[in-house]
Amino acid sequence: MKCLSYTQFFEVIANKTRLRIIESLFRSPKSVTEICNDIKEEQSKVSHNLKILTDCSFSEFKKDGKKRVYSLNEKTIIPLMNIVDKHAASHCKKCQMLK
Amino acid sequence: MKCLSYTQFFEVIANKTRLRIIESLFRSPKSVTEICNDIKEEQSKVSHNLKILTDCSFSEFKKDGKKRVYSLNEKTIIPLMNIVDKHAASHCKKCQMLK
DNA sequence: ATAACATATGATTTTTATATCATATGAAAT
DNA sequence: ATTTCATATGATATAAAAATCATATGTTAT
Repeated sequence: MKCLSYTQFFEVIANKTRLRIIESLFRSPKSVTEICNDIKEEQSKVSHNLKILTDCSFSEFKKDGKKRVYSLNEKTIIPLMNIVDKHAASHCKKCQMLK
Repeated sequence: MKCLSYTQFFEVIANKTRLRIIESLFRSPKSVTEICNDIKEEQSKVSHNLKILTDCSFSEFKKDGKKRVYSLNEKTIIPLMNIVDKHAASHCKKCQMLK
């Protein structure tokens, strides 16, 4: 992994497509094609973004024949999402109303 | 605060200027002019970015005469930075070498 | 060896975010 | 009431990131 600054770290996850990939992989590990089908996005877009995620160790893959099965680095992602949820819960009035 | 999506949450902190403001406020609360001097940035740039941070409750301010003294929402920021540090420590070889 | 499938990569266009500049607002001092 | 200091805001220009499209690479099956 390249040595990330705080800015770089957050830039990687501050992106709608990448967060949808993360959501998808959170449900279960998947090949590129499966991710495309799941989130309804084009293959090269997904591959480009998977590279960005993987370069920074937010995801990883293992080879399976001609497929690459990607999975999530949950150790970082889950605590991260918990902080966002907590922040929203204590600062966003609209969010609190929805509970 | 407006109701933030994950993307919006991360977009706010995925910015060099805003992270420098955060660092500055982490050291101590400051007025806008003081922040400008501290991080060597122009006033309107700092104000624009403080608004973005404050709208999302990453910072807040109290009035003091004609000044506004900004401070940090440490409850969110500190755990967040800890996760980044931890991620870097376990995935970045270069970072580990520096220890 | 070639075809078919799965995925990656490079170059360019398009979109989005950021900085900048000029100006407005607000609050205290004279 | 006017000047000065502190900060905010709006519009536009600039820069940066993302999407897109075409194509390349790698892997298995025939």
